[in-house]
Amino acid sequence: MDTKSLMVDIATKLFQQKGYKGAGLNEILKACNITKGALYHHFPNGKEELLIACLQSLNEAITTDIESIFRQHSSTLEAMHATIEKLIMILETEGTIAGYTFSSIVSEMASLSEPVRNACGALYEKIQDIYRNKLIEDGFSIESAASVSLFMTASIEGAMLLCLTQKSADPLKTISKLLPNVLMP
Amino acid sequence: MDTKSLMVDIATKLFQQKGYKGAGLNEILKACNITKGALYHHFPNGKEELLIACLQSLNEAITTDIESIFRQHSSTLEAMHATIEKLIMILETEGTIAGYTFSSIVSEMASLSEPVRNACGALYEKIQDIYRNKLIEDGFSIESAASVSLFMTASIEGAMLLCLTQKSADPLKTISKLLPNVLMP
DNA sequence: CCCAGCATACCAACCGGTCTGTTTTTCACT
DNA sequence: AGTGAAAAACAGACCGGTTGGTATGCTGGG
Repeated sequence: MDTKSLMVDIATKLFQQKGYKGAGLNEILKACNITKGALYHHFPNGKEELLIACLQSLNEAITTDIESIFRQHSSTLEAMHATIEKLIMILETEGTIAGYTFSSIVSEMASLSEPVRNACGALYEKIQDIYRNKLIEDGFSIESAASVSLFMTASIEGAMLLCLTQKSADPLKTISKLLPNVLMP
Repeated sequence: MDTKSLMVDIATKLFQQKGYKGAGLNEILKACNITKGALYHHFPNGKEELLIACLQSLNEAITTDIESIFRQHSSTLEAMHATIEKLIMILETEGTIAGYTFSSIVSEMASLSEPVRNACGALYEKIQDIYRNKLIEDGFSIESAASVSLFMTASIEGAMLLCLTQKSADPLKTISKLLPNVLMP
C-alpha cells in the first residue's frame, strides 16, 4: 500500500480513538513509521488536511459497509437490527466501538473548523440517505422517511456514546429492541 | 462568588466548547483572571480534578433544570417536548448548545480516564432517572420505563450532535415530533 | 537532469505542572 | 479589643517535554 493511504488508515483510527487534539502528529508519524517530510509532502496543509482526508476515507468505508448490510436484508427493520448487531459484536470483541463513530471529532471540531464540520455533515447525510432510501422502498412517504432516518441516526449515535460511558453494549441492545416503535409510517 | 466556584463555572463552559485537550490551562486561567497558584491550591491534582469538579457541577445544574421542567408538566410526552423546546431555544439564541451536552468530553476521555468516565456515566444516569420516574408515573412498567428513558437520552444526545454538524436545530425538532411513537407502553 | 518522495534537523510556541514567595484571613490567647 | 502566630489563598517565575510546522538535504526512478 502506498504511503498516503497508509497514513490515512492509521491516522483515522487514532483520530477516532483519541480525538483531533488528542492524537499528536508525532504519535501518528511513529505509528505509520514515517517522518514529517512524508506527511507534509502529501498534506501540505498539515494536520487538519490529514483529518479531512481521514473523514472522507471513513465516509467510503462506513457507507459501503452499511450499504452491503442493507442490500442483504429485505426490510429496513431487519437491516437495522443487523447493523446494530454488527456494532454490538465489534464492541464486545474489540472492546471499543471507535471504528464506527466519530463523535469525538464532531463535538471537538464542529465549532472550530468549517471544512471539518462539513466533512462530518457529509458523512451523517450519507448514512441517513441509505436509511431513507430503504424506508421509501418499505412504503414510507418521503417526508416521514427523512424524519425516521434522522431519528435512527441520532439514536444510534447517542447509544454509542452511552455504550462508551457504560463500557457495555446494553444501550445499543435496548435501542435495537425499541426500533420497531419508530419504524411506523 | 468564591474563586473555586468561579473557576468551575468558567472551566465548564470551556471544556464543553473545546473539549478537554482543546481547553488549555492557561486559557482557562486567563478567562477566570486567576493564576496557577490558585488553581493548584483548590485542585492539587490539576486539570483532570478540575474537569471532574466541572462534571459534578454540571450534573446538579442540568438535573435541577430538567427536574423543574418535568415537575411543570403532567405527562412525560409534554415534559419531553418542553425540554427539547428549551434546547432548541438555547441553540437558536446562543448559537450553540454546548451548555447542555458534554459529548466531547465523553468521547474524548471515556477510554482515557476512569474517574472522568464514571462522572459522565453518573450524569447520564441521573438524567435517565428523571425520565424513568416520570414514565412510571405515566403507567409504564419498570422494565419498559428503563428502556424508553435510555432511548430518549440517546436520541436527544445524538440529535444534539447532528445539530452541531448541521448548524441547525432541525434534528431536535424532528426528534421531538417522532417521540410520541416511542412513548408507547 | 529533474523532480516526486521522503528523511532529518531545527524552531518558536505552548503544554501541564512545580516551586517559592507574598498577601490575606482566621482565630486562639491575653 | 488588641495581638501575633498559623494557615489559607493566592501570585508569579520557572521547568522539561511536547506541540504543529518549516527549511533543507538526500535519493532513486523516469
